[in-house]
Amino acid sequence: MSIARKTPTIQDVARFARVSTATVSRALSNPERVSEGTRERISDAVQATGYTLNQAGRSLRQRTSKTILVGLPDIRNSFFSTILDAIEREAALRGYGVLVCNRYSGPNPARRLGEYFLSHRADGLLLLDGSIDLDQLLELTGDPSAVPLVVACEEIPNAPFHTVKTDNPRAAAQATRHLIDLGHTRIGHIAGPAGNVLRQERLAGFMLAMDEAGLSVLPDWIFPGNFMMESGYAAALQYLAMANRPSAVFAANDETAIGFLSGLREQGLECPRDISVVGFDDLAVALHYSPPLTTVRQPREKLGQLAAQTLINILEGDAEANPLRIVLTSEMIVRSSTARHFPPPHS
Amino acid sequence: MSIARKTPTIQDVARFARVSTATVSRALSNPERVSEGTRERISDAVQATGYTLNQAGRSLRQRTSKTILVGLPDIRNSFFSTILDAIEREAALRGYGVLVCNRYSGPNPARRLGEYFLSHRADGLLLLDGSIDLDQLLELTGDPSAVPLVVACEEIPNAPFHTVKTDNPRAAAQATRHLIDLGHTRIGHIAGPAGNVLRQERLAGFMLAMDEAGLSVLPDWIFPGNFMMESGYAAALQYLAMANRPSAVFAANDETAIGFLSGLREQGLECPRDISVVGFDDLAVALHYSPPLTTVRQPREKLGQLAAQTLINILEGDAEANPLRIVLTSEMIVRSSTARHFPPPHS
DNA sequence: TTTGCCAGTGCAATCGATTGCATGAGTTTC
DNA sequence: GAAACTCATGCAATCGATTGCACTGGCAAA
Repeated sequence: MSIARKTPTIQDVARFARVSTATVSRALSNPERVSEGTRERISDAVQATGYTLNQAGRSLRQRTSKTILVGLPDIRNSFFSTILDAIEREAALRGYGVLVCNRYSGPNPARRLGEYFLSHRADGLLLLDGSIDLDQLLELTGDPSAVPLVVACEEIPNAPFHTVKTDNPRAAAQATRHLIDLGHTRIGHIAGPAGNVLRQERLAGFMLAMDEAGLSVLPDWIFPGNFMMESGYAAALQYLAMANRPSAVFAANDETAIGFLSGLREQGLECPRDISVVGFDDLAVALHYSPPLTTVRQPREKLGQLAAQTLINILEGDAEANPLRIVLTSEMIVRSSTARHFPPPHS
Repeated sequence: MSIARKTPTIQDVARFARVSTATVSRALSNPERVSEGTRERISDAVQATGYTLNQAGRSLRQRTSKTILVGLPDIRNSFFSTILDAIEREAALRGYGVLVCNRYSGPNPARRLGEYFLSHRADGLLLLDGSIDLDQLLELTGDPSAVPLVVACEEIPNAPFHTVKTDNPRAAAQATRHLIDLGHTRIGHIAGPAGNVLRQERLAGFMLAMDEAGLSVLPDWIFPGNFMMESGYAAALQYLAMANRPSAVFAANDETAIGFLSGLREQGLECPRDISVVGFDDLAVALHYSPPLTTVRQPREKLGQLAAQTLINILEGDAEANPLRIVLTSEMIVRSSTARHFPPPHS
């Protein structure tokens, strides 16, 4: 009572309740296999001793750690951290711990992820990053189906993994159409980082909508970007130097849009008077930016929750019960960074 | 080679190298205790079998999980997620995994944190939240010194825990003085959430600076807030309804400042023409907000890194080698949300 | 009555790695 | 040349929980 010399074990409980450890174990994990009387004695003994399970012992025997690993490209981005929040909440509900592994640590990210499995620290992997080097990961873990893996938000092309994401091409097209409907005909796009699936999908949606409207896109209206504010800012400089500027820009995400707007503002351009801008994600700050950002809201909480559910379902055996691909739909949020375009008097 | 039926264990390595498991274990963790020849044979055997440590086995025997638990008040806030990033990086460097526990999950957050220890899933706790119910935590874990604990950013008052934080009162006073130096005499403050240490410290710094300058603060110039954008927005409404408005406001953090500015802008007030605003934290978005935010930069990466180092040092035995309190200094970042105040022609 | 079944429980092996103690061979010291 | 010591290694117990198998007693079916 005074000094807890060591934490009580299942042996202590067994001794107290005058049963074997086997019975205690069963009483705790399969109560119906134990008679009412002993069950109560054991439950009292647990109370009295203050017993808690030692997860290491269980893990060793059951070859299961009750832990999932979340691999992120950049946890500092609030887009990801909101999803992580949802994942953590869902995992906690189902009794799982969440280990995080942020990609920017260490020379070989795939190796770091793989080691968590090989060392039996995590049972499954939830990847929020499609750009991981899959070969390296598989080399470590062998057979792809040997690693319970769910990819969320992004996607690993041509790989048979469970995936939870939103319909990016459709949403991008919708965002673009919003600008077209406002009368814009010269529309640019700040793209995502090269090699990223989302870059392709959002760019494709943009091009499709433009094409369907019979509008053409000049090559230098596609600005390079990497989803970070700085790249939006750089795009602004590029934009300002152009002779033949678009009247609207669809940015691949909110951060880029914000960087872009800040660059424009620095040079005296005003949104939406001089240019309309659409973002993507609906970060918390989008509502409070000035001007409040027109954007596409991804159901981030739902995304994280479904991804965690899928992974845990797989871990608990209903692998085939889960759809291989879950695609959620996004929602267009119109605020004040976009406005009707009136063509200049004479053109 | 074809199908990895199960992961190789230390037994497999021992068999392959024709030594005992004891020798393998020693060769891997205390190479100098094994002769050169066997060391090489074992190293070859590890290669050949593809052995990796089973952490559960080691944890059980050593009573150590090589994992730290990070308790956060809200991971979605990029202030915290940046710190988490730094923590994760440092932990990875020292061979530790990082479990996250976001406070908003579950009815009893202290209990959830405590259970990670009792179940031996984590060796130490890094708390980014001073408002945790310490009694509940201690009730679970017994003696305070029994839980290796480091508190970062915030602080648990009157408790003898290792703490890593910044000098909030000083920085708040500095921010306030910046406004005073610009000629403002009527200055308001949007406070942090009730019960939070940071609220007290930043408020105290603000009051001190005002006092030192011989300026008084009307009661309704202290707006309630909770560090979130919405509370800043609400403060703006309150501000706009006032007859006798301050000409400058020091917000307890950047998010509040942003919410406040967005509320003002909605009603046509312009910053810094009509009002000067200072934030706190220097989030990434502060630089790209419009106007770019004058704020106080906390060394977040350093904070996270030092907190992780301190905790791991404690775990590895040099508890007393670490200073109990580490206080880092913040830096004033002047941008465009603050401007010189010219008193109205007749007052 | 006998046989068979079932529910409830215990025994003991097991998961994989670590480590105190013992052993044996070789080396140093007086 | 004997005692003392060092070095490299092996043996076997140990960490805590789970689980296949075996046992017991009671009850139902034959």
